Amino acid sequence: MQIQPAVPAASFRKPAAQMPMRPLPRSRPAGDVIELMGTVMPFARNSEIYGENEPAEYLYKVMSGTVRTYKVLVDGRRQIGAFHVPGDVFGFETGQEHTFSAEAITDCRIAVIKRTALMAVASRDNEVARYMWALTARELQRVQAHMLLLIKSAQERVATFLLEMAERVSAQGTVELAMSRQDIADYFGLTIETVSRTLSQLEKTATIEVSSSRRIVLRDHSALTRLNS
Amino acid sequence: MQIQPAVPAASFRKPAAQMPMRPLPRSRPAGDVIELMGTVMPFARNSEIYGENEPAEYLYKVMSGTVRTYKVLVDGRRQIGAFHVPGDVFGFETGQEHTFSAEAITDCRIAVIKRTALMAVASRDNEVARYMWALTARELQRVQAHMLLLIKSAQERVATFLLEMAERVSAQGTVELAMSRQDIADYFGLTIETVSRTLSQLEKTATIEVSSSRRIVLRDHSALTRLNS
DNA sequence: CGACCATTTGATATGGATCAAGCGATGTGG
DNA sequence: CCACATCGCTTGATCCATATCAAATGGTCG
Repeated sequence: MQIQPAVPAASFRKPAAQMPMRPLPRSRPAGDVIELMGTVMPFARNSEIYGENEPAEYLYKVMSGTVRTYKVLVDGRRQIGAFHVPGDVFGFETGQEHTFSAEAITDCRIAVIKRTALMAVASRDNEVARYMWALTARELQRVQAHMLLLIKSAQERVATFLLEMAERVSAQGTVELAMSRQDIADYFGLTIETVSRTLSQLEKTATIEVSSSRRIVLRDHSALTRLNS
Repeated sequence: MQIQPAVPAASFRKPAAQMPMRPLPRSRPAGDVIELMGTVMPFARNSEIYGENEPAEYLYKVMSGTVRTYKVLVDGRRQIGAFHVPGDVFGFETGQEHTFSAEAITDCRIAVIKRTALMAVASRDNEVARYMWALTARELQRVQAHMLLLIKSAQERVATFLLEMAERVSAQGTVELAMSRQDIADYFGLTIETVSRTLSQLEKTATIEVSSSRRIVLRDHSALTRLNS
């Protein structure tokens, strides 16, 4: 699989300014505002969607595929801030710049909308404004929960991760992981070896079944929940 | 010093509903809205300001003293979410309930305002609404930064803590800590022993001077910044 | 088939936790 | 005013979970 995007990433990063902006139909829920007003664009696997410190001009919503946001620390380690799956909105910053970078983990289709356009709607439409605020608040809760995870054991982190992914992208108890062991490790501040060993250990106790490295069957949901504690 | 609040905490937790609400003068900055519209109340050292899962009826602003917010995990460990010093607003929740508990670390004076009253103002006053949103966003950034800290070494965590406290409450490079070693440990997911040893170690390298356990002089600011990295 | 990359597994090292003891400041009762 | 208990903190010894270093395995693609 190619590292290169199917078409040059640069052409995606700056949608034409004259991109047509449909007005938001009043009858739709506020949460649909982004795909309704924005443009859906493809991103190839491993292509950059935006970089840390770039001006945060756009807001993004995953239509298909999986996205990671991350920061590279001074010591060279990479910390993944979040995985985003279809339905998730990301790239929402309050400052003028992105505080994380974003990359497509798999080929993706992503709805993109200009921040200024959305803010203009929000200033007129109270429902949209409240939706935007709710997005910030939900993100805050997600980060708080993740913070609590980081002081727990490797088993607890991995168990919680599996449950979370199961909730978001599973079909009958089987989780298809879009991300590599390295991605998972960087999400939890662990090493790939520890992630791998933890999965093996969970398999030995019949809690999960690693049918292939990216396909995991949750055999004992309650045991995972207990670890999650 | 007493553990008991100077007056029963319960009387503080539910300000009288008929508490007079002054209208917000249009000429003041939005950030002053809380002390202008709210009531300042005293809280004794170690008294509870609100508890996890209680309905989030009020919003709080520290006028004097220091506050900790925390969660007690199922395994009994306590995770401190934040320390709040004068000027900080806290207790801001998006759901209907507090997700953390809050306690006064020292005797405090705290401005309290009813959430509904503030929201009413926000719906009329765009500037106040934006201020509320900005508070949520700033909190998100703070938690993200803290999350990044939790994957670093004990030295880095403590160094960052000292720099942060210096910025917030120092007088010429001397930090007066309101909180105990246990509070600091629970803030970083460390043990008191590790916090104590790390401080001793920083003192041995002449980076800081622990003139008394709660009074710390930052001798080599740039060395701390380097650790912070 | 052979190269490459992701993953697993093994051996060893280490940072921070745990268990334990000592120390200094503060407060209390005799 | 002193003897002593208490509490917060420091320091020492040992343990353990995870990191690090190293090698083997397996899957994918040319």
